Amino acid sequence: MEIIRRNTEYSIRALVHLALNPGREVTAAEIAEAQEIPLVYLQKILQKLTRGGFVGAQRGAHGGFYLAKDPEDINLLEVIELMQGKLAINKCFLGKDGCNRAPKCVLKNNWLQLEQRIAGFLSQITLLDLVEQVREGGLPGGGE
Amino acid sequence: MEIIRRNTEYSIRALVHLALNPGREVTAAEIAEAQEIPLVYLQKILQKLTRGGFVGAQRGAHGGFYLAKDPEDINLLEVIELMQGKLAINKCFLGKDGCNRAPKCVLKNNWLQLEQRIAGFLSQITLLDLVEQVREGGLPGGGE
DNA sequence: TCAATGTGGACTATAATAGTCCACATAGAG
DNA sequence: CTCTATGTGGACTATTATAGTCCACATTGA
Repeated sequence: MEIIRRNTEYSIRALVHLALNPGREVTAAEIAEAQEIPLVYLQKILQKLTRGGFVGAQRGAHGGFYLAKDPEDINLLEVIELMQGKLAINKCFLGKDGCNRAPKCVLKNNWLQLEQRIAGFLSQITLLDLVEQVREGGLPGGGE
Repeated sequence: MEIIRRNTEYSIRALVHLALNPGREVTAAEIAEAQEIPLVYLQKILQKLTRGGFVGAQRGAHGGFYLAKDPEDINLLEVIELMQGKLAINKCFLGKDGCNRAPKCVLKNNWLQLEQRIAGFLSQITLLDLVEQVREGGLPGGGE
């Protein structure tokens, strides 16, 4: 059972890398190398982050990516939800399956509480927090 | 993004059904009908619950399944982990991929905290709690 | 105009989940 | 002892999600 996909992990690493390199345009190739992410896959991820408004992109020679928001204004929940869809404990909460049991389902309330706790936790962690943790000695960062 | 699989949802419904019908052997067919679960799939699930020690099984005519533990001794975390494997925020925690970044990974600590919160929450909800919620008016229960 | 870069969409590969099938083992009823 | 109702086990298929690739194209700076 896995909650965070590789996809998302890559995104966060990419964002941290950008946050650590402010004021310039960083190429996908640079991020890919530093963060050990397959380049072509990373390009897709960066496209998604761009459309999601987290990063800006500049085409052409000397182009690249840069953070489009301040690190303290990006939290893990929104990145995760951009990359892998809305947080949901199970299908019931995605409105799929049209679960006819929902109206009286006792599990629903329990799942809802869990969902709120997870969302609460994730939304309190910002990119700035991660960057500070990196500066205190951690990776991703990557090859820094 | 989904945390609880259908698999697990079915298991919990089956366990609740058994808890609501103590003192007798309940056939897979009965559970399948009451809980709206494909019979042959449910059989697989019941086998897993049996091997996991949550239910007992009796073969032959008039055979069926019954809870092997008291409802207050079964919590959601153990059922979930039986059905879909150990709770893990991501692959790092499954020891897969041999993530060479792990030693300094700043995400790891954040994921670990989240994991502990989720596990703490789920392990506090017992089958007895669910049964009481059902008696107060919810489903699954199913056709009850 | 060329080279370095991002964009978009289609495509493939791999893995996980969901679900099915069938031969077999066991236990109770007659 | 045999028939029938039941659970068991394993192999199998189907469906979906994730991961990853490829290529033609757009843009920008030199």
